[in-house]
Amino acid sequence: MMSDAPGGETLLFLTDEQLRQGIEAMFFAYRGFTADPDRILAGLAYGRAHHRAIHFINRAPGTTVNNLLILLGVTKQSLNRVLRTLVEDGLVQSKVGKSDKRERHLYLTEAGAALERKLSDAQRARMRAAYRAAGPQAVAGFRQVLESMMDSELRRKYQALKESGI
Amino acid sequence: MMSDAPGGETLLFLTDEQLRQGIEAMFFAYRGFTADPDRILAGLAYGRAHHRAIHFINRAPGTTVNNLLILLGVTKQSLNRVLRTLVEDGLVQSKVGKSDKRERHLYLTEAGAALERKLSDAQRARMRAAYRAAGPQAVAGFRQVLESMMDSELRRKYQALKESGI
DNA sequence: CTTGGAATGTCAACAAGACTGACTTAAACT
DNA sequence: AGTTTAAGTCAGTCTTGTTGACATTCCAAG
Repeated sequence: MMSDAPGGETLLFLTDEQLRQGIEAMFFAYRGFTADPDRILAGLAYGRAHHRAIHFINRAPGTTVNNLLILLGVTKQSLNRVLRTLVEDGLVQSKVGKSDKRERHLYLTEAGAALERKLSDAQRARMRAAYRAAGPQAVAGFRQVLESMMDSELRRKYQALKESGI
Repeated sequence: MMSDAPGGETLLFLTDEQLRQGIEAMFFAYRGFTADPDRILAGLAYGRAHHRAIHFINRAPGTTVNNLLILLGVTKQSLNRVLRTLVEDGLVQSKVGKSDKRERHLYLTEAGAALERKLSDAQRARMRAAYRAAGPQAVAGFRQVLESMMDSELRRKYQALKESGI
């Protein structure tokens, strides 16, 4: 029955074994994905949570705490601990909202932006190498599958970010 | 500039913005990837660590503790805490090695296999939906990029598992 | 205008799950 | 006999998640 010549529209593709391999690939790849930033952060007193916060503040400067915690999928208390250390260490600046004084708008300082660059350079280097090795067509497929795997609400947030970055 | 007709061999593909989107896609997709098993586990007294152990014991029955902790990328102390509860609760059986009596070989009990099925059914359902939505060609690309993203040692382990499962 | 509810953010205490380091036991290797 | 290896344990720490309680601010209904 010609299971899987690439491009063929076959259902046999979806055996449990194929799916299991996809699951394991996702697990192992995520380890690689976080390995480089983790190594950098281990030297400083920060962890993955700090990285994520810095990433999204860089990505959406002026975002509010509430916005950020939805994006990150953690409670406000959990995020707050991370933000507090970042503010204390002068990597993030928190400004009281002008129209709504309950809100805090978040920005990276110069030092924060520098760390962001260092972390994302490392992560992008790995992503770039993987993209190069796999080729443009594979990359398109990679992105398609990942998007389909997201929860719908997060997919919306993701799309919004994507468009904001051009 | 005609960036990316699929199939074209273009280097412009690898702008920082494209890479950043890949990074964010990976982050959001991983959340979806773990969401369903996490919901199931929250009801029981288990977490993601238990899921991972159960998954790989199912995948490679008779594996040793040492093998498993390399696969999972955790210390033996960390793994031991998880294994102890699983053995106590009768989900995992630990047998002394026949040829080398220092080793413990790990197997799922019937109850353990039942939980494994429940968890992996949920996870596979999401993977299957994503695969269906994206199509076979995208899936091939997805797998290629993920493999390229792994650390080389883990890629070896992953390939070995893949072949063991046919 | 005031009051009460909703939204936003902070502080405190706790739990899961990772880590290191030191140590024991048993078996295998040399 | 002495060393190395596999597994397990105990103790202590760190990161990062959780709930619960609380303060501040905004807004809308009485």
